[in-house]
Amino acid sequence: MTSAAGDNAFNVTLAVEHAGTLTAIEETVRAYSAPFGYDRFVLFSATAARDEVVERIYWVEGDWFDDGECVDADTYIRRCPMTHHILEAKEPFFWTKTQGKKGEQYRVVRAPRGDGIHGLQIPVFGPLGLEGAMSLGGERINASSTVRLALTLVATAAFCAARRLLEAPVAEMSSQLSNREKEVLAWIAAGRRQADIAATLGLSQRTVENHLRRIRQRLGATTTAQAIRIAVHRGDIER
Amino acid sequence: MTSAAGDNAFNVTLAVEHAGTLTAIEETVRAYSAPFGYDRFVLFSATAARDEVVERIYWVEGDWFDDGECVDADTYIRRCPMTHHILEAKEPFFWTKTQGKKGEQYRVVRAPRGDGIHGLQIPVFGPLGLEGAMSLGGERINASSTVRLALTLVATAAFCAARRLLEAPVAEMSSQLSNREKEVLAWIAAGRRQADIAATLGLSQRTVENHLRRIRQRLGATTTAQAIRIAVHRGDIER
DNA sequence: GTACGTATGAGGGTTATACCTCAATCCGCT
DNA sequence: AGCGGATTGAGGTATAACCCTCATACGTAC
Repeated sequence: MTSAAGDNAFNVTLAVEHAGTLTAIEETVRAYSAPFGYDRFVLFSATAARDEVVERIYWVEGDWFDDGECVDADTYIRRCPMTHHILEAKEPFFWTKTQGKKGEQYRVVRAPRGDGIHGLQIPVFGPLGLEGAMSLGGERINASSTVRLALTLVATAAFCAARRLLEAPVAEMSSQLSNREKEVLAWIAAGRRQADIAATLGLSQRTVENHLRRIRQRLGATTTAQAIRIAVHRGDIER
Repeated sequence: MTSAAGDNAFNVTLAVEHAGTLTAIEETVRAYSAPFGYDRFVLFSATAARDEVVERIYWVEGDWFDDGECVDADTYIRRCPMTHHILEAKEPFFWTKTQGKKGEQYRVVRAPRGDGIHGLQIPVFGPLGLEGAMSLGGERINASSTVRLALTLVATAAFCAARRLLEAPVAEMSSQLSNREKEVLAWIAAGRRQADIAATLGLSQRTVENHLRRIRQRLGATTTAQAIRIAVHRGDIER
């Protein structure tokens, strides 16, 4: 069984990568994970730059809240506290829902057991951190390390494939900063304000503003502060 | 002569460090540099965070513009373009003023020669970059490497001593960030806005704002962007 | 007990930055 | 010639950050 999970995972992952429709992705993942007890799925794009972690839900399926009903996207977002836990996660984690004195509680666990819903949450990271996640749930799930690794492979491929299919291709922009852009960003990192940089360089403040916008786009940063951290990391500006 | 410059420099530097008044600093520096042809002086605190480099002039003396008059502080600031060059300087540099077709021009040179005023500009750097500078000028100056090094020693000590004497002591605040402060700054560096961080941490936005102010004070930063660069450099947050 | 530092919160207000979108010029390359 | 990228600039507007100052509560050390 464990050997089958590992052997087959690569084929499944490749199949997902080459899937031509979201439906094909769903079917492939569903078929692969069903033998391990997973019959609930949610796949979404995410970002750490906003408090609402979930940007877009690509796929949600199954009775997630054990109330006999398949859940819709909005309900899932509002009710599942495990989603929020992704902000602190560095790797996939199992969670379990227990019925305690204070009502239902979700906990991160190593080995989910007992009645109720359990799940595996798999964050997908990219160059700028969190990009998305997949969550798989069930009542009697195989939570072995092999299955965890296999599902991580498959889920990551599913996320990337879904994103490829569903997100409009963004016109490629070079991520390489021009010399002028580096210069402007270095001044910002030195504590200068836009107006002062403009005066120093003999530009309009609007130009400095536009350079910074361009810089953020190139680096995929939400804020200029983030852009500085990224640029330092890449060696574009000095620490 | 060169050996005398080097041997005596340390004594002079120590004397400057222990000087009890700005007058004593001036007298010591003046006496030391006169044999090398320097008879014009300006000592000032500076910052790279503003386009007006000069923050405060501690000492200005001599006929800086060769018009037979000792210059006052405001005139020096307005007329000397070499001051601005400090923003790009990483080390002390000699400059010379030439009379060209377009009027008088200042140039950075390795060996000042010819008629007119020459000088040595010595930036003083600290943990956050440029903190001040001293400029020494004359018409026939000794621009040897030994004198340059010696004067750098003395001038740096002069700047620090003058600052100690003239700037009001600021109540010492620990520069060590608290855990909460590090946490808040890490979120900023990850691209989160203050309002979002507040929601994530369960605080008021005003509290986040206050943490950031505290962070900037501790790190001696003018802007939050600068604080991020400093914190990355110090290892307080991850790159 | 007192003093200090951290954490939290805010009144009242100003400044700076950022968003969306458009545009022109110059240069290098095909 | 056309095209793309870098550089520069902006209209109109909204959002976010920041400033100065004040305050309370809690924990720790002396």
